[in-house]
Amino acid sequence: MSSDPIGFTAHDHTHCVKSALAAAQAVCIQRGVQMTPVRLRTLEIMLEEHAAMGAYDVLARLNAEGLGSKPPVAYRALGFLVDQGFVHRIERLNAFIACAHPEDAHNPAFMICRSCGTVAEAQAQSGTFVQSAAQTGFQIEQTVIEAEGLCPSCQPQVQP
Amino acid sequence: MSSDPIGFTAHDHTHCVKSALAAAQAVCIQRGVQMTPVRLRTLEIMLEEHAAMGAYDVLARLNAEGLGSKPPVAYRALGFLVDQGFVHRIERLNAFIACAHPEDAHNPAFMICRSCGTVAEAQAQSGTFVQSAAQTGFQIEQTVIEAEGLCPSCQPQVQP
DNA sequence: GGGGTGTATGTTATAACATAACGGGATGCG
DNA sequence: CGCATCCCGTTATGTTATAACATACACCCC
Repeated sequence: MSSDPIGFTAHDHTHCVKSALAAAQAVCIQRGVQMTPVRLRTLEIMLEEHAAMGAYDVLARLNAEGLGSKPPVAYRALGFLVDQGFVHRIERLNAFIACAHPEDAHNPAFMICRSCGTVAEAQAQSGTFVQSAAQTGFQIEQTVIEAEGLCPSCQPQVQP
Repeated sequence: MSSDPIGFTAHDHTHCVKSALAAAQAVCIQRGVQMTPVRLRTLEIMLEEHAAMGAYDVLARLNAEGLGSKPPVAYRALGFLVDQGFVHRIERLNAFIACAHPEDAHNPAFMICRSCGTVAEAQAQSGTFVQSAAQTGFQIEQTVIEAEGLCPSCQPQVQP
Protein backbone atom coordinates (compact mmCIF):
# COMPACT_ATOMS: atom_id res chain seq x y z
CA MET A 1 0.00 0.00 0.00
CA SER A 2 1.09 3.55 -0.56
CA SER A 3 2.47 5.11 2.54
CA ASP A 4 0.09 7.99 2.84
CA PRO A 5 -0.61 8.73 6.45
CA ILE A 6 -4.29 8.09 6.56
CA GLY A 7 -5.73 10.09 9.36
CA PHE A 8 -5.18 13.78 9.17
CA THR A 9 -5.62 14.11 5.46
CA ALA A 10 -9.01 13.99 3.81
CA HIS A 11 -9.78 11.26 1.35
CA ASP A 12 -12.59 9.68 -0.55
CA HIS A 13 -14.31 7.22 1.61
CA THR A 14 -17.23 5.34 0.13
CA HIS A 15 -14.96 3.41 -2.12
CA CYS A 16 -12.53 2.31 0.55
CA VAL A 17 -15.32 0.93 2.74
CA LYS A 18 -16.49 -1.32 -0.03
CA SER A 19 -13.07 -2.48 -1.02
CA ALA A 20 -11.98 -3.04 2.56
CA LEU A 21 -15.03 -5.20 3.19
CA ALA A 22 -14.39 -7.22 0.08
CA ALA A 23 -10.76 -7.64 0.99
CA ALA A 24 -11.63 -8.75 4.49
CA GLN A 25 -14.07 -11.33 3.18
CA ALA A 26 -11.46 -12.67 0.83
CA VAL A 27 -8.95 -12.94 3.64
CA CYS A 28 -11.45 -14.84 5.76
CA ILE A 29 -12.04 -17.38 3.04
CA GLN A 30 -8.34 -17.77 2.58
CA ARG A 31 -7.82 -18.32 6.29
CA GLY A 32 -10.79 -20.60 6.68
CA VAL A 33 -12.56 -18.40 9.20
CA GLN A 34 -16.11 -17.18 8.96
CA MET A 35 -17.16 -13.65 8.21
CA THR A 36 -20.61 -13.90 9.68
CA PRO A 37 -23.30 -11.22 9.39
CA VAL A 38 -22.63 -9.72 12.82
CA ARG A 39 -18.92 -9.61 12.17
CA LEU A 40 -19.35 -8.20 8.72
CA ARG A 41 -21.74 -5.53 9.82
CA THR A 42 -19.51 -4.64 12.75
CA LEU A 43 -16.59 -4.16 10.42
CA GLU A 44 -18.71 -2.10 8.09
CA ILE A 45 -19.77 0.16 10.94
CA MET A 46 -16.17 0.62 12.00
CA LEU A 47 -15.12 1.41 8.46
CA GLU A 48 -17.94 3.86 7.89
CA GLU A 49 -17.28 5.62 11.14
CA HIS A 50 -13.60 5.78 10.42
CA ALA A 51 -12.94 6.87 13.96
CA ALA A 52 -12.28 5.30 17.31
CA MET A 53 -15.47 3.83 18.76
CA GLY A 54 -16.20 2.30 22.11
CA ALA A 55 -17.57 -1.23 22.19
CA TYR A 56 -20.87 0.10 23.48
CA ASP A 57 -21.14 2.57 20.61
CA VAL A 58 -20.75 -0.32 18.23
CA LEU A 59 -23.26 -2.31 20.22
CA ALA A 60 -25.80 0.50 19.97
CA ARG A 61 -25.45 0.48 16.22
CA LEU A 62 -25.81 -3.28 16.04
CA ASN A 63 -28.79 -3.17 18.33
CA ALA A 64 -30.50 -0.59 16.16
CA GLU A 65 -30.34 -3.11 13.36
CA GLY A 66 -31.49 -6.09 15.37
CA LEU A 67 -28.12 -7.75 15.31
CA GLY A 68 -27.62 -8.06 19.03
CA SER A 69 -28.09 -5.99 22.11
CA LYS A 70 -25.90 -7.50 24.80
CA PRO A 71 -22.27 -6.58 25.40
CA PRO A 72 -20.81 -9.96 24.55
CA VAL A 73 -22.16 -9.69 21.02
CA ALA A 74 -20.13 -6.58 20.36
CA TYR A 75 -17.09 -7.78 22.24
CA ARG A 76 -17.04 -11.08 20.41
CA ALA A 77 -17.36 -9.49 17.01
CA LEU A 78 -14.69 -6.93 17.84
CA GLY A 79 -12.46 -9.62 19.26
CA PHE A 80 -12.71 -11.58 16.04
CA LEU A 81 -11.95 -8.55 13.92
CA VAL A 82 -8.99 -7.64 16.09
CA ASP A 83 -7.67 -11.19 15.89
CA GLN A 84 -7.89 -11.06 12.14
CA GLY A 85 -6.23 -7.66 12.03
CA PHE A 86 -9.18 -5.83 10.48
CA VAL A 87 -9.66 -3.68 13.53
CA HIS A 88 -7.23 -2.40 16.12
CA ARG A 89 -7.75 -1.71 19.74
CA ILE A 90 -6.65 1.67 21.05
CA GLU A 91 -5.64 0.96 24.63
CA ARG A 92 -5.41 4.54 25.61
CA LEU A 93 -9.01 5.13 24.71
CA ASN A 94 -10.45 1.72 25.48
CA ALA A 95 -11.77 1.89 21.98
CA PHE A 96 -11.50 0.32 18.56
CA ILE A 97 -10.79 1.53 15.06
CA ALA A 98 -10.86 -0.05 11.65
CA CYS A 99 -7.45 -0.80 10.29
CA ALA A 100 -6.23 1.78 7.84
CA HIS A 101 -4.20 -0.64 5.74
CA PRO A 102 -5.23 -4.19 6.40
CA GLU A 103 -3.38 -5.52 3.36
CA ASP A 104 0.06 -5.31 4.93
CA ALA A 105 1.10 -7.40 7.82
CA HIS A 106 1.75 -4.84 10.44
CA ASN A 107 2.53 -3.55 13.71
CA PRO A 108 0.40 -0.51 14.09
CA ALA A 109 1.10 2.71 15.90
CA PHE A 110 -1.40 5.45 16.57
CA MET A 111 -1.52 9.18 16.96
CA ILE A 112 -4.42 10.36 19.04
CA CYS A 113 -5.48 13.99 19.01
CA ARG A 114 -6.58 14.95 22.50
CA SER A 115 -8.54 17.87 21.13
CA CYS A 116 -10.65 16.47 18.31
CA GLY A 117 -10.27 12.78 19.09
CA THR A 118 -9.05 11.86 15.65
CA VAL A 119 -6.87 8.80 15.54
CA ALA A 120 -4.32 8.25 12.80
CA GLU A 121 -2.63 4.97 12.15
CA ALA A 122 1.02 4.74 11.28
CA GLN A 123 3.55 2.00 11.01
CA ALA A 124 5.56 1.20 14.11
CA GLN A 125 9.20 0.66 13.48
CA SER A 126 11.31 -1.47 15.71
CA GLY A 127 13.29 1.00 17.74
CA THR A 128 15.76 0.82 20.53
CA PHE A 129 13.03 -0.45 22.78
CA VAL A 130 12.53 -3.61 20.81
CA GLN A 131 16.26 -4.17 20.71
CA SER A 132 16.61 -3.74 24.43
CA ALA A 133 13.75 -6.13 24.97
CA ALA A 134 15.56 -8.71 22.91
CA GLN A 135 18.69 -8.13 24.95
CA THR A 136 16.96 -8.81 28.22
CA GLY A 137 15.49 -11.94 26.74
CA PHE A 138 11.94 -10.71 26.65
CA GLN A 139 10.06 -12.21 23.77
CA ILE A 140 7.69 -9.66 22.31
CA GLU A 141 4.45 -10.94 20.89
CA GLN A 142 2.60 -7.73 20.44
CA THR A 143 3.24 -4.05 20.90
CA VAL A 144 1.12 -1.09 21.86
CA ILE A 145 2.47 2.13 20.44
CA GLU A 146 0.26 5.14 20.92
CA ALA A 147 1.04 8.83 21.00
CA GLU A 148 -1.29 11.44 22.36
CA GLY A 149 -1.01 15.06 21.39
CA LEU A 150 -2.36 17.61 18.97
CA CYS A 151 -3.05 16.96 15.34
CA PRO A 152 -2.09 19.65 12.83
CA SER A 153 -5.59 21.16 12.71
CA CYS A 154 -5.85 21.47 16.47
CA GLN A 155 -2.56 23.15 17.14
CA PRO A 156 -2.76 26.74 18.33
CA GLN A 157 -1.96 29.06 15.49
CA VAL A 158 0.85 31.55 15.84
CA GLN A 159 -0.46 35.05 16.41
CA PRO A 160 -0.07 37.28 13.32
CA MET B 1 10.62 -8.64 50.53
CA SER B 2 14.09 -8.56 49.08
CA SER B 3 13.99 -10.75 46.01
CA ASP B 4 11.50 -8.96 43.82
CA PRO B 5 12.51 -8.58 40.25
CA ILE B 6 13.05 -5.11 38.93
CA GLY B 7 12.66 -5.84 35.37
CA PHE B 8 13.40 -9.52 35.24
CA THR B 9 16.47 -9.57 37.41
CA ALA B 10 16.37 -9.97 41.16
CA HIS B 11 17.65 -7.25 43.44
CA ASP B 12 17.59 -6.04 46.98
CA HIS B 13 14.50 -4.09 47.63
CA THR B 14 14.03 -2.67 51.09
CA HIS B 15 16.60 -0.03 50.47
CA CYS B 16 15.19 1.27 47.21
CA VAL B 17 11.75 1.75 48.73
CA LYS B 18 13.12 4.00 51.39
CA SER B 19 15.30 5.99 49.07
CA ALA B 20 12.59 6.34 46.45
CA LEU B 21 10.20 7.69 49.07
CA ALA B 22 12.75 10.17 50.30
CA ALA B 23 13.55 11.26 46.77
CA ALA B 24 9.89 11.74 45.98
CA GLN B 25 9.37 13.85 49.05
CA ALA B 26 12.32 16.02 48.13
CA VAL B 27 10.96 16.49 44.63
CA CYS B 28 7.58 17.52 46.01
CA ILE B 29 9.14 20.20 48.19
CA GLN B 30 11.14 21.43 45.27
CA ARG B 31 8.05 21.63 43.11
CA GLY B 32 5.89 23.15 45.78
CA VAL B 33 3.36 20.33 45.79
CA GLN B 34 2.22 18.41 48.81
CA MET B 35 3.14 14.85 49.61
CA THR B 36 0.23 14.17 51.92
CA PRO B 37 -0.18 11.02 54.03
CA VAL B 38 -2.52 9.32 51.61
CA ARG B 39 -0.26 10.07 48.68
CA LEU B 40 2.84 9.02 50.53
CA ARG B 41 1.35 5.77 51.70
CA THR B 42 0.02 5.05 48.24
CA LEU B 43 3.45 5.50 46.78
CA GLU B 44 4.93 3.31 49.47
CA ILE B 45 2.45 0.56 48.70
CA MET B 46 3.26 0.75 45.03
CA LEU B 47 6.97 0.64 45.73
CA GLU B 48 6.68 -2.28 48.12
CA GLU B 49 4.51 -4.22 45.76
CA HIS B 50 6.80 -3.49 42.88
CA ALA B 51 4.29 -4.84 40.45
CA ALA B 52 1.37 -3.59 38.43
CA MET B 53 -1.63 -3.00 40.67
CA GLY B 54 -5.18 -2.07 39.86
CA ALA B 55 -6.58 1.02 41.50
CA TYR B 56 -8.91 -1.14 43.53
CA ASP B 57 -6.03 -3.23 44.81
CA VAL B 58 -4.38 -0.08 46.04
CA LEU B 59 -7.65 1.06 47.52
CA ALA B 60 -8.00 -2.18 49.44
CA ARG B 61 -4.58 -1.64 50.97
CA LEU B 62 -5.36 1.93 51.90
CA ASN B 63 -8.66 0.90 53.35
CA ALA B 64 -7.01 -1.74 55.51
CA GLU B 65 -5.04 1.07 57.08
CA GLY B 66 -7.92 3.45 57.52
CA LEU B 67 -6.70 5.81 54.85
CA GLY B 68 -9.74 5.79 52.65
CA SER B 69 -12.21 3.30 51.34
CA LYS B 70 -13.86 4.90 48.35
CA PRO B 71 -12.56 4.75 44.79
CA PRO B 72 -11.94 8.49 44.41
CA VAL B 73 -9.40 8.37 47.22
CA ALA B 74 -7.24 5.89 45.38
CA TYR B 75 -7.76 7.48 41.99
CA ARG B 76 -6.86 10.90 43.29
CA ALA B 77 -3.70 9.71 44.97
CA LEU B 78 -2.69 7.71 41.91
CA GLY B 79 -3.48 10.65 39.67
CA PHE B 80 -1.21 12.86 41.69
CA LEU B 81 1.61 10.33 41.65
CA VAL B 82 1.26 9.82 37.92
CA ASP B 83 1.31 13.58 37.35
CA GLN B 84 4.48 13.84 39.35
CA GLY B 85 6.03 10.93 37.52
CA PHE B 86 6.40 8.68 40.57
CA VAL B 87 4.00 6.13 39.20
CA HIS B 88 3.14 5.09 35.68
CA ARG B 89 -0.08 3.89 34.26
CA ILE B 90 -0.03 0.70 32.21
CA GLU B 91 -2.78 1.19 29.67
CA ARG B 92 -2.80 -2.36 28.54
CA LEU B 93 -3.60 -3.58 32.02
CA ASN B 94 -5.59 -0.66 33.33
CA ALA B 95 -3.13 -0.70 36.15
CA PHE B 96 -0.38 1.27 37.81
CA ILE B 97 3.22 0.64 38.73
CA ALA B 98 5.81 2.57 40.68
CA CYS B 99 8.42 4.17 38.51
CA ALA B 100 11.61 2.16 38.33
CA HIS B 101 13.88 5.16 37.95
CA PRO B 102 12.14 8.33 38.93
CA GLU B 103 15.35 10.32 38.99
CA ASP B 104 15.64 10.63 35.25
CA ALA B 105 13.24 12.57 33.19
CA HIS B 106 11.76 9.93 31.01
CA ASN B 107 9.52 8.48 28.58
CA PRO B 108 8.81 5.05 29.85
CA ALA B 109 8.22 1.84 27.95
CA PHE B 110 7.04 -1.43 29.44
CA MET B 111 7.40 -5.11 28.86
CA ILE B 112 4.47 -7.09 30.18
CA CYS B 113 4.73 -10.82 30.64
CA ARG B 114 1.41 -12.39 29.74
CA SER B 115 2.23 -15.48 31.74
CA CYS B 116 3.38 -14.23 35.13
CA GLY B 117 2.19 -10.65 34.88
CA THR B 118 5.54 -9.13 35.67
CA VAL B 119 6.06 -5.69 34.22
CA ALA B 120 9.50 -4.31 33.47
CA GLU B 121 10.16 -0.69 32.72
CA ALA B 122 12.56 0.37 30.02
CA GLN B 123 13.44 3.57 28.33
CA ALA B 124 11.54 4.43 25.18
CA GLN B 125 13.67 5.78 22.43
CA SER B 126 12.33 8.03 19.76
CA GLY B 127 12.08 5.75 16.79
CA THR B 128 10.83 6.09 13.29
CA PHE B 129 7.35 6.48 14.62
CA VAL B 130 8.13 9.70 16.40
CA GLN B 131 9.87 11.01 13.35
CA SER B 132 6.96 10.23 11.09
CA ALA B 133 4.64 11.89 13.56
CA ALA B 134 6.73 15.02 13.35
CA GLN B 135 6.58 14.83 9.56
CA THR B 136 2.83 14.75 9.47
CA GLY B 137 2.75 17.68 11.85
CA PHE B 138 1.40 15.78 14.80
CA GLN B 139 2.67 17.24 18.04
CA ILE B 140 3.30 14.47 20.51
CA GLU B 141 2.73 15.23 24.15
CA GLN B 142 2.89 11.79 25.60
CA THR B 143 3.51 8.27 24.41
CA VAL B 144 2.32 4.85 25.41
CA ILE B 145 4.84 2.16 24.58
CA GLU B 146 4.01 -1.28 25.87
CA ALA B 147 5.04 -4.70 24.71
CA GLU B 148 3.31 -7.89 25.69
CA GLY B 149 5.01 -11.24 25.50
CA LEU B 150 6.96 -13.73 27.54
CA CYS B 151 9.63 -12.83 30.04
CA PRO B 152 12.75 -15.00 30.14
CA SER B 153 11.49 -17.14 33.01
CA CYS B 154 8.21 -17.91 31.33
CA GLN B 155 9.50 -18.94 27.94
CA PRO B 156 9.09 -22.60 27.04
CA GLN B 157 12.38 -24.40 27.51
CA VAL B 158 13.93 -26.22 24.60
CA GLN B 159 13.45 -29.96 24.88
CA PRO B 160 16.64 -31.80 25.91
C1' DG C 1 -31.67 -40.29 9.11
C1' DG C 2 -29.27 -40.25 13.62
C1' DG C 3 -25.71 -38.79 16.40
C1' DG C 4 -21.51 -36.43 17.44
C1' DT C 5 -18.61 -32.31 16.95
C1' DG C 6 -17.48 -27.67 16.50
C1' DT C 7 -18.45 -22.87 15.91
C1' DA C 8 -21.30 -18.93 16.53
C1' DT C 9 -24.88 -16.63 18.86
C1' DG C 10 -28.05 -15.27 22.61
C1' DT C 11 -28.73 -14.06 27.50
C1' DT C 12 -28.08 -13.31 32.37
C1' DA C 13 -25.51 -11.54 35.69
C1' DT C 14 -21.72 -9.43 37.53
C1' DA C 15 -16.89 -7.98 37.72
C1' DA C 16 -13.69 -4.38 37.14
C1' DC C 17 -12.46 0.24 36.16
C1' DA C 18 -13.45 5.24 36.61
C1' DT C 19 -15.46 9.82 37.62
C1' DA C 20 -19.09 13.59 38.62
C1' DA C 21 -20.66 16.21 42.18
C1' DC C 22 -21.20 17.95 46.79
C1' DG C 23 -19.62 19.15 51.42
C1' DG C 24 -16.25 19.82 55.04
C1' DG C 25 -11.91 20.88 57.23
C1' DA C 26 -7.32 22.84 57.12
C1' DT C 27 -4.30 26.40 55.59
C1' DG C 28 -2.75 30.75 54.00
C1' DC C 29 -3.40 35.53 53.08
C1' DG C 30 -5.11 40.32 52.64
C1' DC D 1 -12.52 38.03 59.78
C1' DG D 2 -13.64 36.81 54.96
C1' DC D 3 -12.20 34.48 51.20
C1' DA D 4 -9.63 31.30 48.20
C1' DT D 5 -7.39 27.04 47.63
C1' DC D 6 -6.29 22.49 48.29
C1' DC D 7 -7.15 18.10 49.98
C1' DC D 8 -10.07 14.65 51.69
C1' DG D 9 -14.48 11.90 52.50
C1' DT D 10 -18.76 10.24 50.62
C1' DT D 11 -22.70 9.26 47.60
C1' DA D 12 -24.01 7.89 43.51
C1' DT D 13 -23.44 6.60 39.05
C1' DG D 14 -21.24 5.83 34.66
C1' DT D 15 -18.34 2.98 31.64
C1' DT D 16 -15.88 -0.98 30.11
C1' DA D 17 -15.44 -5.99 30.07
C1' DT D 18 -16.13 -10.93 30.91
C1' DA D 19 -17.73 -15.39 33.19
C1' DA D 20 -20.97 -18.75 32.71
C1' DC D 21 -24.58 -21.04 30.78
C1' DA D 22 -28.01 -22.11 27.07
C1' DT D 23 -29.39 -22.44 22.26
C1' DA D 24 -28.98 -22.76 17.18
C1' DC D 25 -26.97 -24.30 13.21
C1' DA D 26 -23.75 -26.48 9.86
C1' DC D 27 -20.96 -30.28 8.94
C1' DC D 28 -19.33 -34.85 8.80
C1' DC D 29 -19.41 -39.69 9.40
C1' DC D 30 -21.69 -43.89 9.81
